[in-house]
Amino acid sequence: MLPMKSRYALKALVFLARHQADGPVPVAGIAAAEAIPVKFLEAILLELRNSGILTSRRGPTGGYQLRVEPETVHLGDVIRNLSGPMAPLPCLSKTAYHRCTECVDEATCAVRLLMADVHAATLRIVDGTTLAQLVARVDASAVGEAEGQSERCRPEQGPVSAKLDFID
Amino acid sequence: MLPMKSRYALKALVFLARHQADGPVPVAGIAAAEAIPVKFLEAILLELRNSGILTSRRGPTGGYQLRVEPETVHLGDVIRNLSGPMAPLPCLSKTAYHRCTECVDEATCAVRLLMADVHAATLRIVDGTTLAQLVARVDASAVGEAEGQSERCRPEQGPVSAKLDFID
DNA sequence: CCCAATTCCTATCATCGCGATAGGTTTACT
DNA sequence: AGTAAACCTATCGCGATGATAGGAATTGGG
Ligand code: FES
Ligand code: FES
Repeated sequence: MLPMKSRYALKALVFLARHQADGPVPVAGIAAAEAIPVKFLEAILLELRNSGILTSRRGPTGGYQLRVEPETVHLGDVIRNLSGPMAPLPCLSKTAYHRCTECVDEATCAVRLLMADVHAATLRIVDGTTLAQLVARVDASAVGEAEGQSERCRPEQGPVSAKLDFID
Repeated sequence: MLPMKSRYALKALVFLARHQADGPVPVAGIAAAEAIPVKFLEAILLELRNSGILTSRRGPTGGYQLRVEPETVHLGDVIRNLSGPMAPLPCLSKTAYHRCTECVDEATCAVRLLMADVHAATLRIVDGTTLAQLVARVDASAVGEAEGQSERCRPEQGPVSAKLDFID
């Protein structure tokens, strides 16, 4: 499960990307628009600021603002900064690596072999998607919805096994 | 993080696939070989038996055994049976779906849009891999290791971005 | 210059899932 | 009978998570 911290952060960033022109946006505004607990969001945005993605200004007319262009914000970095590495196994994390005590040989570990692929696939998506791309996809899906077309229903590039597409 | 329950289960299944010819294998044997807490593994194998992929026999010369062929065991089902759905969001699970209270519109939710891809990629791997394939890969990687060759280092099918391959 | 709005900081809390253990009951082979 | 194993139920410690409380520091508007 993706932690709430990361979920809220992504929502807030999408919101801020949309309101880039409006100058600084106060936390309360974002929290109200996205139904996020104010004090919780406060802490999240603070972390995002300390990690360099956001700028803040205090006092009246203050608030948060994107520091960099949405095209340069990789969503994987957002999740990592807030919720730590997303490796499904300790032995698969670069920054927080530590040996799996239960495994005799890391090189021939079946679990590791399987999850390495999962992890790589996940990273290819979250690190390969920028905030700008995400905003664009939301817009596209909103349009597609109005036209009765989902952007995920592409007949080409079929699933590995027909019955395995989107099980759970 | 993949729960211990699932990690142990996968290890035990690989072990059982390897010892298919030996007849029933007692829990203590598997636990010793794979360094798994005996009582914990006991509960795990019991669940796997109740889900239909293992057979058990009691008394002396008893133990656990694969009920079906390793080619028909989809690893995703193993993980699901033991640790529940692996959807990264409540709204992405088929069997345990429930609406995200924090999200106004599911169709235009950025978080959902992003994680849907992650989830699909994960499912394509774990449900597209069978126990037999996993055992084969372990063997292949063991050979590759002896030859100084890792099976994951394929120059073709390059990563989306060069610096994004295997970050964390 | 004072007030209010806002970020910023620290501490604390309740809950829950997870990994694991304990202690037994039942089955079945020799 | 005796023993080895599966089977069952209950419980426990622990840490992470999501959230709240209460205030301190900063800054613009009147
Ligand atoms: S799971 Fe990390 S080495 Fe086996
Ligand atoms: S995260 Fe599920 S609808 Fe937004």
